[in-house]
Parts: sequence; C-alpha cells; structure tokens
Amino acid sequence: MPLPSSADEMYCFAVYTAWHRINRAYAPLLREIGLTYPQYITLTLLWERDAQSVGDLAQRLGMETNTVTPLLKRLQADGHVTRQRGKDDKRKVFVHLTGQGRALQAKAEEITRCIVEQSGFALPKLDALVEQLKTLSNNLTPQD
Amino acid sequence: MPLPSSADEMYCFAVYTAWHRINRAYAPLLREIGLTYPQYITLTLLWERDAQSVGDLAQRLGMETNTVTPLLKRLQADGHVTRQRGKDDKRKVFVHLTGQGRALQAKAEEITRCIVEQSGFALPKLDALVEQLKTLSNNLTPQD
DNA sequence: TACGATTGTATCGTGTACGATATATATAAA
DNA sequence: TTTATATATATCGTACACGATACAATCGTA
Repeated sequence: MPLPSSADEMYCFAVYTAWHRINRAYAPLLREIGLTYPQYITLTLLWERDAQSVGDLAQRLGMETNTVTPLLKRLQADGHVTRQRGKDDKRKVFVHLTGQGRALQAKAEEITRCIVEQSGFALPKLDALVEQLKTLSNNLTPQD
Repeated sequence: MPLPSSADEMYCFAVYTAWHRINRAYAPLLREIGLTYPQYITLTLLWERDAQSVGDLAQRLGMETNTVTPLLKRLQADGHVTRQRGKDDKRKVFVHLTGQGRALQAKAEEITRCIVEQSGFALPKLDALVEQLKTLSNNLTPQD
C-alpha cells in the first residue's frame, strides 16, 4: 500500500494522482498537435460556443483571469484564436476562434476518443464517477 | 450545463475541476501553517516513513525529480526537513524530518479532517470513489 | 583494472496556477 | 458633473510540473 496511512489523506491523494495521470496520458498526444491540456480544455469551451469573454472562460474553467490571459495569448500567438476588445463594453476582451483553431477540433476529438477508450470505463460507470466528483467539488467550494 | 457538449470531454473535465477545487479548498487552510498542497502531500509521505530518498518520494508522488527537488529545497529552507547524501550510495539524497517538520503533522491532520468533513461524503462512498479513480488512473498509465 | 552503460539527482526553459496589485472602463451616488 | 464604487482584464512574484539535458556515482563486463 503505497499511500498515506491515514484514510483521510488517501482520498485527496487519489484525486491528485488521478488528475496527474490523466494529464500525463493526454500530454504526449496533445503535443503532436501543439497543445497543452489546459489549452485543449479552453479550446473545447470555444468549440462549443465561440466569442466568449476572458472572464466567462475563466469562470467556466474555474481559474483566475491572471491564469487564463497568458494562456489565451499563447493560443493567439499560435494562430488558434484572436482577442478583441468589446465595442459595447471596452473593458471586456472577446476571444474568437480562427479557422485554424476550429480545424483542430477534429484532431482533438480523435485524441479524446483514444483516451476515453484507454480508460477502460463504460459510460454508465463514467457517469457515476463524474456525478460523484461534481458533488464532491460543489461541497468543497459551494460558492461557485 | 456549463460543460463541453461532447460526453467524452466531460469526464476528463470533471476530474480536472475536482482537483482544482480540492486544491482551492485546502490552500487557505494550509497557508496558515505555511504549506502548499504538494508540500503537504510530500510531508504526509515522510510522516508515514522518514528518511526516504528523493527518487522514492518522486515515484510515490508520481512526479519527476526535477519537480520534487526544488519543492524539497523549499521545505528545507523553511526548516521542515534536512537533505543528506547517502553514505552507502553517494548518488542518493535522503530526506529527513526535523522536529519542526514532525510537529506539523498534528496541525495538518486537523486541516484534513476539516476538509473531509466539508466534502460531505461518508466513508463507504469515498472508498468507492477512490477505487474508481485508482482504476481509471492505472488504466491510463499502466506502466507505473 | 578499465571503460561503457546505467542510475540518481540536479539544472534549464516553458507553461500553468494563484494571491496581490494595478489600470482602465463603466456605473452609481452626491 | 464630479466623485466613489464596482467591474474586467492585465501585471508581478512565487510555486508547481514536465521535457530535455547535464553530471557524478555506480555497476557490468571485458
């Protein structure tokens, strides 16, 4: 048993480890299309709905704008998105997909399909897992 | 539904988010005793068994030594551990708890107890969750 | 014994992630 | 209209996290 002896600590350690391994499983595949995992997640939100503000993206990612801003600048530098000040409210910056950024979706879906298959989990089991994780998350940070 | 539309992506997003929220729930409490979450996890391994090598700690944390080395140096700078070259094998560096580092265990356990209570999960449910995460993790990176 | 390969740790560069803070814009109040 | 407050984003400093690489110590084999 290579985990902390206290039962309390095992639970948090397990989620910590699971996140690491998922990231490590994704990283080499995503690297082939020049993305990091957070960049991929961010693009996923944009593929679902284009032209979101920095704040909206940060809120949905559960991150701060000071994390998302440089990430978006890298996506912009790589030609996947553009960033434009809002005309209505000049404080806001809206992120738009480029053709190149939209074209990545097909490749990314292929990668995700590969990972999910590798997980060895059938859909009902994955659903239950996701539900539990959501409940856990919401209990820990109910303000969101 | 503030998540990616594709079912595939939801699962990985859920673990990603859960890890973030657990970290964010821990961070303010750990800050009171001057630790980050990875530092806390590392100390947990040392509280369980003292005098482990850098490589052993990295392997159990699922991280690379180039991540663990600076983390351990910070723990050393803060007076929680010492690092000593092995006498038998001089390539190895063994990490030992100081009295101060050992004294943190009581405070840290109190924090963890608080978090687990906040999670709102009874032990059998947590056990099931941990089992699923372990299976998922192992499927994704079976080489470990 | 010598020497090539392996092992254990550390260094460097890049990319998240967050707290604290700054800046500009927008809104509300006086 | 001026002032105060709130909002949206960005900047700065610190701490992970990893790939690539460097280096010294050790081991294996000739």
